[in-house]
Formats: sequence, structure tokens, C-alpha cells
Amino acid sequence: MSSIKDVAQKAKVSTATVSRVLANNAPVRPETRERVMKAIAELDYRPNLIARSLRAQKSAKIGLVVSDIRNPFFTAIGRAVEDAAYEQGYSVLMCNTDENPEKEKMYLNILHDEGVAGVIFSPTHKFSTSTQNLHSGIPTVIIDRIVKTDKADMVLLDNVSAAHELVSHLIENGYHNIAGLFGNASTTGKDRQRGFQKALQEHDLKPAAVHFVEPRIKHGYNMTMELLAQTGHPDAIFTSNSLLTAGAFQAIRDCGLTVPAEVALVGFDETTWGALVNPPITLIAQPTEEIGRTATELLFQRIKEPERAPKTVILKGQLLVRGSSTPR
Amino acid sequence: MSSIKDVAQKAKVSTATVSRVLANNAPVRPETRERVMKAIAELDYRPNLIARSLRAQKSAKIGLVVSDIRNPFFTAIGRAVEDAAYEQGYSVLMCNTDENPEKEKMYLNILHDEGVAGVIFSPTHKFSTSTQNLHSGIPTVIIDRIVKTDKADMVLLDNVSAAHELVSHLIENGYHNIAGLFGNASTTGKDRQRGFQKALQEHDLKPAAVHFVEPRIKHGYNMTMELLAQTGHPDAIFTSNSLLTAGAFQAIRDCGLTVPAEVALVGFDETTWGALVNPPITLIAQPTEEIGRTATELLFQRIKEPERAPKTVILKGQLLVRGSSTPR
DNA sequence: AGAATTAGTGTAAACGATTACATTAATTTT
DNA sequence: AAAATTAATGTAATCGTTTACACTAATTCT
Repeated sequence: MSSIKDVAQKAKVSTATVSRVLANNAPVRPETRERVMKAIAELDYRPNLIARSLRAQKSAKIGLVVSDIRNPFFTAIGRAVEDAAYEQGYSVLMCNTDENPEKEKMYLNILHDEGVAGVIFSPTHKFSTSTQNLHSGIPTVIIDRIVKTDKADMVLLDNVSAAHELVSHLIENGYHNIAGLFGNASTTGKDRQRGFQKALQEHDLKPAAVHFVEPRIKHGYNMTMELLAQTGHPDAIFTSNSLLTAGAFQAIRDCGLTVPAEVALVGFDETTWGALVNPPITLIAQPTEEIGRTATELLFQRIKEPERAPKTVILKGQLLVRGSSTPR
Repeated sequence: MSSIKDVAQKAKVSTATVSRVLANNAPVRPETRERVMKAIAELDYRPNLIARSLRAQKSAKIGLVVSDIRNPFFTAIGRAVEDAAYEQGYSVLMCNTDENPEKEKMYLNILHDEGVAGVIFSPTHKFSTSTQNLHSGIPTVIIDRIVKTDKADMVLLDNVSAAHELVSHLIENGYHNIAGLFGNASTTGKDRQRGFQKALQEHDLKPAAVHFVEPRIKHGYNMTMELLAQTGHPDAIFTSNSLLTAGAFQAIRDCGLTVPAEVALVGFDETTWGALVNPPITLIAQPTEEIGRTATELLFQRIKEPERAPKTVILKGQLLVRGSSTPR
């Protein structure tokens, strides 16, 4: 591999001049520039980003820290982040925490050590609630989940309103015995539960059940099975993320019940399958593109201007009314 | 941020000694080691990976280059790769090419410039067929798609057999007028078409139609709509990836046809929704975990021993027979 | 005991870029 | 035409590690 020295030698200039040609912002005689360009082309020279990073004390990489990229919500976010980063010439390091605070800490450390320019971060429950908080001064944008901090930008959904809207929709359509299944790994589940309760209270209703479970298909399945086993089971099930929705849907089907006649089902997050199943699922679609893009843009702003006052952007979900919650 | 110099100063040793303590493979007096460790702890020192990379001329990062991480197949692979990499202390740079050779080239360049230790790479069609080929000497493992090279390891599915098995299953179940929808962006589509043709030929059948389309839900939808518009439409549709399957499923439903009574549907890749829809989809499940893990392991082998003769691992898909192809 | 080896540590040169400062050449000002 | 300014380039330090080499002190060998 050729280095800047080889180019300098070939073009009969100093490395400084080559660097100046590369930087494109310093005075270089056109003739010299030409010579350097020619040498670069002939040697097929490409600047070593590691050396550049070391010298500049920062690199053109950002970290993306989420629980699991396989969760369709994070898949979509991840892709949006990568797109926005690519446009700015940045690369994305993908980190899955599995909701494990140890892994999360490990990764935050690695990202720091790798000298990433910034981090887009969906914290574990433990991280959200602890006061340890954003170590190191790495520019950070929190997504999806709340952290009590005044040091980072945040991009969130208005979870309380979204859940409220979704439950109100159920109630208006005649479902009054509603069970709620919430993820126990994030602040998001808790917030959505608040909206859930609020909507019920407004109609003087009590929840049929409220359960916080691990956000995995299996747990959605098991818990729904339990709910449906009892006689006089709920007439509607509210799920707070797409994994629980999938589990619940499967359980309902395996119980031989029809949706929504015997039990309605609503949830969060648009997925490939949400509209494909029968009946299609009523849900709150999050603007994943926008979340990812906004987060990345906020991050770049902060990288440019680290002292800028932190912003919190709250986006609204979109209620998609479909067959799984038609009026009874 | 404290550097190795600060540690050295605090522990009253040279930087070399600190480095030796860190490397853990050089002789250091226990007493000295202790002093250094203490200084490290007190200063909360963490080695700068950029500097380390520069010096070592390699970094603990690998690149993952796929068309789109949102394709459930690649999502699963990506996660498996990340897992295997994490275990070895490596991080993963995520790169989406969108089947665009320009973007692909760009990313391969960036990965090279970032000094990644290796690349796991699903090439675009253009790359597969061109002879330009694996530039630079970066250890590379090709996945999912074939490249004619003797420089890289490969992890592939036996696509011809898998497609053959899937079509044979259809034929045995009484479907004799089968249309095929194949992705046009990869060698995979072509290979699966070969298996498709072979199975038909063995039964002296002709395909109802063969189409190569962009691997996107929309195109699967549109093409299926066309297929179903004609009177005497196919009695089964074979799709070569999950995006096309989703599009086809949607189209069939929108035409008001029932699966499999009026038209059967089979495809590739297990997804969350494949088993959730009604009827569930018969498909070839690829061992995504194993593909990702094997690829990563081969990559680490090659990183350790660059001159080792390249291996090609061919894995078998698993036919999951479900409701979308029951005997007619 | 003297020679040869080994253990433990330090000094300084890399790795490949950027950039402050110095220097020279070219231009403008007086 | 000399002085002052500006443009173009070079020299060398720097970023934070690792490691070849040098050196001393301790150990083992003959």
C-alpha cells in the first residue's frame, strides 16, 4: 500500500503539499496540484483513515447501540441511520446489547476507544434509570427510550398519546375488557402502559390484565395463552411492541379463536407481516425513517457544535386502523 | 483522556513497560505490574484503539456488506455475524449497497481505508460477474452469492437443490402449472431458477412463466398481479426470496383468490410472518445463524492465516411444508 | 569465579497522516 | 528599487501506541 510519502516522492514535493492537495483548502500552485493528482492516480493512493483519525483525534464513524437489530423497529432505524450517515461520509458500527447492561457498557467503552464521532443509542432499562449516565463526552443521541439527562439529544415517540389513542380506538369500537402486554425492558413499555391506563380511566374501565414481560415472541405467546385460558377472557389484547404482537397473534390462532370476533388485537410498529395476516393488525406505526434520520442529523449537529443546548424531538405515531379491531 | 504516558508517569515506569503490562505476554516484575495496574485504574485509562491500529496496521473491526439489512435474511445474518465477532472482541461495520455497484465499490474502499481486518460480503450481480474482483488483499468471505474467485472463502446455500426440492414438492402435490418469480440482482436467483427448471423437466412440465424482477415487495406484487390477470393463471407461484413472496401473497389476496385452492405459493427464507399468515407459507428455510457464524469463523481463520487455501462451505436449506402448498 | 544466559526495564523509532512554523519565491506597495 | 506583503512549499512535531534494540541486574552454567 502506498502512503503519502510515496506520493510526495513521486510528485517531487513534500508530504505537507500532498496533504494540502488532499485537504483542498490550502493554497497550492495549480501545476503542483496537477503533479500530485497524477501521482495519486498512478499509485492508486488512498489516505489511511486510521492515521488521519489518530492525528485528528476523531474518526468518521458513529456507533449504533440497540437491543437487537432483528427487532423490525430497530432494523428500520438502523437502515435509516446508515443512510443518513453514508451521505455524510460516515460509517456505522452496529452494536446489539440484548438488553444486557454489561454488553451495553462494553460496547459504549469500545465505541469510545474506537474514537467514534458520536453514538445513537437506545439504552437498556438499567441504563435509563441509573444515574451513572452518559460517561465520556461523546456526542450522543438517545432514541426510543427516555434517559434523564441534560447532556444528550433525544428522539422519542409520544408513547403515552399513542397508546392512549390506540386504546381509545378499541373502547370506541366496543371493546371494554382489554388486557395489556408490555415490554419490561425499556421505559417505552412503561409509558405505553400509562397511556393505556389513562384511556381506560377516562371511560371508567378497568384493565382485564396488565403484564410486563420480556420483549420476545415467545413471551408474548405464553402470556397470551395464559390470558386466553381463563373463561371470560379479555375481548381485546393490547401489545406494546411487534414481538409481543406476533406472539399474541400466534397464541390466539393456536387457541382457535377468531380475531376480532372473539378477541381483538392491537399493537405497535409496522412490520412486513402486520398487513399480511388475516385479519391485518391495527397498530401504531412509528415513523422509523424519520426517527433514524432525525437522530443522525441531530448527532451531526452536535458533533459540529458540542456545546449546543440539547434538543428533544417528539414524534407522533400514526394509528393504522385495520381488521383486527373492527367494531363489535 | 489519559494516555499511556500519563500511566507511565504515575507508575514511574516507561511507556514500554505499561504496554507490556497491557499486552500481558511479556516479562514484567509482579511488583511493577501491580504499580502499573493501579495507575491504570486510578486514571481510568483505556488504550486508544486508533493508535493501536495504526501501529499494528490492522484493527479489530470487520465489514459486513449486504444489499439491505432490512431483508430478513440479511438481518439474521447480520446479527449472527455481530455475535460471532463480539465474542472475538471485534466490531462490525454495517454497509448496505442497495444492489448498487457504485455504493458497493465505495464501501469496499472505505472498509479498506478503515483498515478492517476482514470483510463478509454479499456481492452485487455486477460484482459477481465481473472479473475485476477482490481488490486489495483484505481477507474476505463471500456469502449467499457466487463469485468466481480463488481468493476468498465462501458460504453458500445449495440453491439448485433447494429450489429443486421445493418445486418437486409442488409437483408431487399436484401443481403442474407453476410460475417462477426470481430476483434479478444476484446469482442466487439464477441458481434457484436452474433448480426450478430441472424439477419441471424431470416431470416433463413447462413453467407457466419465468420472470426475473427486482427483489422488492412491490415488484413481487406487480408481477403476480400480471400473472393472475390472465385467464388460466398458474396454479402455483414459486418465489425466490421473501420480499417477492410477501408481494405475491399480497397480490393473491388482493385478487380475492384463496391459497392454495386457487393458487399455491412457496418461497425462500423463514420470516416472522411466514408461519403467521393464513395459510402459512411453505418455504425453504436457510440456516441464517449458521451461515453468519460460519462466515465469521472462516474469516477469523483467514485473518490468522492469510495463505490458507480458500474453502467453500455449502449448506443445505430446510424444506418447511406448510399450508400454502397442500395437495390439490 | 568468570562466562553465558535470562529477566526486567528504558530509549527511541516506527505507523501515516495533519499542521504550526519556517523559509523561499513571487507579487505588490511605497 | 527597496520594503512589505502574500503565495507556495518544506521541515519537523504531533497524535498514542508497540516493539526492536540497548542496557543493567540477576541468575545459571561451566
